[in-house]
Amino acid sequence: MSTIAWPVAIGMAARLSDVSAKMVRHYEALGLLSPVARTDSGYRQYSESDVRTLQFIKRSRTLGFSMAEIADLVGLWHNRQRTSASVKQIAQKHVLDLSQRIEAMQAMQRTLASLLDHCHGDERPDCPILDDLAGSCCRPGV
Amino acid sequence: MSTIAWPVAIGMAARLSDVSAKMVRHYEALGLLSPVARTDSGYRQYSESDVRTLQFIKRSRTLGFSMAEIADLVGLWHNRQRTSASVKQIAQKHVLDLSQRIEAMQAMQRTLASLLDHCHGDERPDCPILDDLAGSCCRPGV
DNA sequence: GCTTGACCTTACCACCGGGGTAAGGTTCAA
DNA sequence: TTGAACCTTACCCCGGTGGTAAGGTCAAGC
Repeated sequence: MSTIAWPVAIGMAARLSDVSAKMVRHYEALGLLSPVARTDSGYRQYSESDVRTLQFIKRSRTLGFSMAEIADLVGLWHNRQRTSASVKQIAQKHVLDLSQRIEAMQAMQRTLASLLDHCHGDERPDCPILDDLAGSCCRPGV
Repeated sequence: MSTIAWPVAIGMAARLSDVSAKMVRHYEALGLLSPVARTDSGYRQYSESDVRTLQFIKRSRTLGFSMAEIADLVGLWHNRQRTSASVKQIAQKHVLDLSQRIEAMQAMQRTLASLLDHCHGDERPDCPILDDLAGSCCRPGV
C-alpha cells in the first residue's frame, strides 16, 4: 500500500492530507506545523510524520476547531506529558461555542419562519417581512 | 418623545440605529444606504428616513442576512412596485442557508459529543479525542 | 478671542480561513 | 534542449467588524 518515497514535496503532502498546498504553507506560517526540512533549492520536504500532522489539522478543521484551538491540540498531541483532561476541556469549550452559535442561528430561523408564515408571497407589495425589518411595531404610523 | 433636531450627525444616527459610526460609513460605501447630505464642512447629515434605513439594516443583520441580501431587501423596501413574493424568496433562501449551516454544526457536535463521551478526562495522557483527530482508525498501528 | 474636548473626516491595518494570481526558479522526462 | 509540472515568495480579494492615526470642525467656557 504505502509505496510512497519519503520525504515528499508539498503537492504530494497536500494530496495525502487533503489540504491545499497554499494552506499547508499557511499552517506552517501560523506555527501549527513546525517548519519542515528543505532541499538545497528551497523546496519543502514532508516526512510521514509531517503528513500525519497535516491530516490531524485537517480532521480538526472538519470538526470546526479554530486555528488557535488546533495549535493547542497539536501541542498536546505531541506532548506525552499531556492529560486527557486538558484535551477534553478544549473540546468541551468548542462544543459550547457550537451550541451558542447554533442557538443564535435557530433563533434567527424561528423569527424568519414566523415572518415567512405571514407573508402571502404573491404579486402584491404588502409584506410582513419588510414591515418587521422596518420595525413597524414601534412606529405604527410609518 | 422624538424631540430630535433633524438632520443629525453620524454619531447620533449611530446611537439611534445601534450601528457603529464606522459601520454607518461602511454601509454607505457598500451602497446599502444612498450617500447622505453633507454640511459645508463635509459632515454627514442624516434625516429621519436615513436613520430608519439604518435601523432596517441593523434588524436585517440581526436576522443574519448577508450584506448582498440586505442590499436587495433595502431596494425592495424602497420600491413600491415590488412583489411580496420577491421578498419572500430572499428570506426563504436565507432560511435554507441557515438550515444547512446549522446542520453542519450539529454534525460536528454529534461527533464531538461521542468523542467527549469516551474521554475519561483525567490525569492520564490516553485520549480518544486525540486518537480520532490523528485518524487512528485508519492506521491501527500508529 | 482662545482653549479644550467632543465630534467629525479620510485612510490605513488587523482578524479568520481561505482563494486567486503573478513572476520567477527547479526538476524530470522526452 | 525544451516543455510541462512542480515549486518558491509576494501580493490582492472576499465578509463584516474593530482599531488607530492624523487631521478638520464645532460649541461651550473663560
